[in-house]
Amino acid sequence: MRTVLMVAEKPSLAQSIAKILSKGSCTSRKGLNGACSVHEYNGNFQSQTVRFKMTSVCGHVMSLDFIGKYNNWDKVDPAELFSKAPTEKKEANPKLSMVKFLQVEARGCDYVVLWLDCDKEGENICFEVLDAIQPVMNKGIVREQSVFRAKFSSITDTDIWNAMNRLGEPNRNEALSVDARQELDLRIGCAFTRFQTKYFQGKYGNLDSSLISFGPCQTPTLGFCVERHDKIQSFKPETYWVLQAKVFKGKDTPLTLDWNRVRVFDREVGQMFVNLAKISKEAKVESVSKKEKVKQRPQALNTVEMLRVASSALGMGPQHTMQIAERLYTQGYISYPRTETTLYHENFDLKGTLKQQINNTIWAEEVKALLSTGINRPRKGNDAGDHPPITPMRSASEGELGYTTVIPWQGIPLEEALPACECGDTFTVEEIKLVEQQTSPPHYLTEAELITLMEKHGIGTDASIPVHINNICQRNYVTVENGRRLKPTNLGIVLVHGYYKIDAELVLPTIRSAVEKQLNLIAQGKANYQQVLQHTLEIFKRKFHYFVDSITSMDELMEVSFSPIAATGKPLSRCGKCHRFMKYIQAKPSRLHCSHCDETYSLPQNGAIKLYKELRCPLDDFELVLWTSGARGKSYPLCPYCFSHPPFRDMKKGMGCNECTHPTCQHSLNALGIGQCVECDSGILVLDPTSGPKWRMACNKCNVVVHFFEHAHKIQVAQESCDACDASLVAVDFNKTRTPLPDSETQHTGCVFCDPVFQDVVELKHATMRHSMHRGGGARRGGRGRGRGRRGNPKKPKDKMAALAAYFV
DNA sequence: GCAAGGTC
Repeated sequence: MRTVLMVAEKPSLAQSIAKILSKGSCTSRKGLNGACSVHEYNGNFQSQTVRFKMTSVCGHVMSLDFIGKYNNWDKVDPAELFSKAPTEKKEANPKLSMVKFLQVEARGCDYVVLWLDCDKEGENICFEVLDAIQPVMNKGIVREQSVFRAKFSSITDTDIWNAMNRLGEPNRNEALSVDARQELDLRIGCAFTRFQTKYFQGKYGNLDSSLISFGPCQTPTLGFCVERHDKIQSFKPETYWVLQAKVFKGKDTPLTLDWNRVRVFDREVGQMFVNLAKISKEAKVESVSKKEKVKQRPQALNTVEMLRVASSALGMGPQHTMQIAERLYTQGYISYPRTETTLYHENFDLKGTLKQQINNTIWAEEVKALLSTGINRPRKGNDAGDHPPITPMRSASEGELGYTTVIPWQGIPLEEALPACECGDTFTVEEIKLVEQQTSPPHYLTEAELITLMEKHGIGTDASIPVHINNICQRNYVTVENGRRLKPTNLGIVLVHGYYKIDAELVLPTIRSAVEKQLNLIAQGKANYQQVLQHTLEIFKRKFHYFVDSITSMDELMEVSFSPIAATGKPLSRCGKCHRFMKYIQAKPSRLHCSHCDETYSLPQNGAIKLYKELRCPLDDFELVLWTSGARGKSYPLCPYCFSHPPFRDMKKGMGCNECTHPTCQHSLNALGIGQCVECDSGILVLDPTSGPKWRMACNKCNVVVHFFEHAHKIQVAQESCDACDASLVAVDFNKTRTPLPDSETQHTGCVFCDPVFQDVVELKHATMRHSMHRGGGARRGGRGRGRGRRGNPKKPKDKMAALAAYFV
């Protein structure tokens, strides 16, 4: 029997489609990656009985990146990213081993039916799937079609069966348009981001963003926020006057009347009206009209609307909202939360959905009332053909979800109760006056307004809108204020104003739609993929060069808001080249700057830096600094120069002295390393020479910290190693009065792990210990208890002279 | 370290 492999875009869809096509008779199992399931059943295909295997991917299988060496920011000129740098497709999520999973399932299959989402991304994923599986599928009869594409517009029985009965072929052009988009986004985004970041980070010390990113979606998103900021800034309040009249009838409370002219901007004119009105002592009702306020029935809920409502009514950010929605979905409270559809299918069981809520503690009464009076269907929306609108699936109590507050739906506010009055009624005028007021500026953009703007201009998709908003927050371009209003920071404002000065297209919302127009030509087969790609890249390459040449225009704005790097920070340690003090810049990314040499040296992030006893690196004469993770945490010295310029072949960027393989320096791994880490495979426990009297050694790779020899006044790592476990011996020196050693000895040299004298006085412990290291007497496991291939492990050479020879190459 | 697009 022949086998048909069918692939959907996500596991949930594979399941629903399989259920429909197998009429509920399929068997299901988990795939090897744990994320995707395979649903199998027998059925009819191309006039034969076949085995169907329905499975899915998880979105894109592959993602685009530059080949490795072009990811080095120091060695690659960003301009090369426009054409010279080759790109490659990498597995989008290596943890899912999607390619392997697809191949295992496709091996021996005769046909494939692609059930990916019916949009351009889905079409692109079709070919990612084909690239993975075609090599392992059965070679079919020549000229017989083996690749099919199912086109469906909703997940209903009719639609899915229609799609199955009218299979077509995947659309190469649509897929290519996505390939082009990916390459454009990558090359343009990375080139601008790297250039801006390096340029401004090298000049200003207090930018407070470690990454100054640029992108065709995030930058216009920021642009919207700054546009509103500019409106607020340029707003000039105007004074206006309002006529206010208070009238009353009998003993009723006085009523304030609105002026049908609303306001005047001229005081004289206003005063004239007051004078005119003051002539009358009575106010007569001339006509009575009643207005009914109507709010449109809502449409069925899609993702973007959910994000808007969550932001404005619940005060939740889009990213957070999606996380919560995801959880509610997997727990069965709501239907699939990512959908563009705002229309319930004709035969959608609204009543059934409502009945699920009949015992809900909060809205049971409303539900019952609705069920007895009948439901008005939601206002007609749009069927995007992806998933049904977001729908509650079962009732939940407050306790189940743990939420604390429910914000009541924004209803129409009750109108002020007006006293009943009829035409001809008269009121006595109590007071008429002219009130001075001022026009007020608009507010900062709310998140909900921003989402609307993005949707309107086609910036991002329902799934990526939260990511873009999150990006501009994380990059410190905007902050979220009360009421989820987005206020641009100085950095955000300067960037946008800078783009406006140099090339406004870089920040206008049209940047995305203009490119998409070109991409659509590829999708429609009206333009050649390579030509469009090269043409668009060429345009942006020119924009990039112009931007680089004009960067001083943006710099002029930066200067106003930020301080030059040389004027930032405080003197800390001496430069090894000029021997003048370098300044420590604490703002992220923290670094050292030598204004005389005009060089910046990066430092470890997250932690504190201080001078280390004015000791110097023997290699480059830079003064060492001491990095500390915090009080009682890990600390080690590092050389600011070596940290960015690894001195030895086996060292990488970002290493401190505790990883330095210098053969003789007293601060190096060679001098202070004791033995292999008790937790990780690659780390060495290194003595922290600054930790006394609560002595510690810390792993130079992971977070393990081991406390030992409390109150010893001196600890030294000896040249010799332990015969049993190969760890370096440690010489400990105690004070006469406080020594815990037998026979009041003050000194002892031995192995921390094996020496019997130390066994009784040393208690090894560390924060994240999994195995007990307490030396409760008894022999150590096989003498080399920590042994994980310790012997023969060259990480800490026994023979230091041999190591020396190895390092001087 | 970078984009934006899928989805878990």
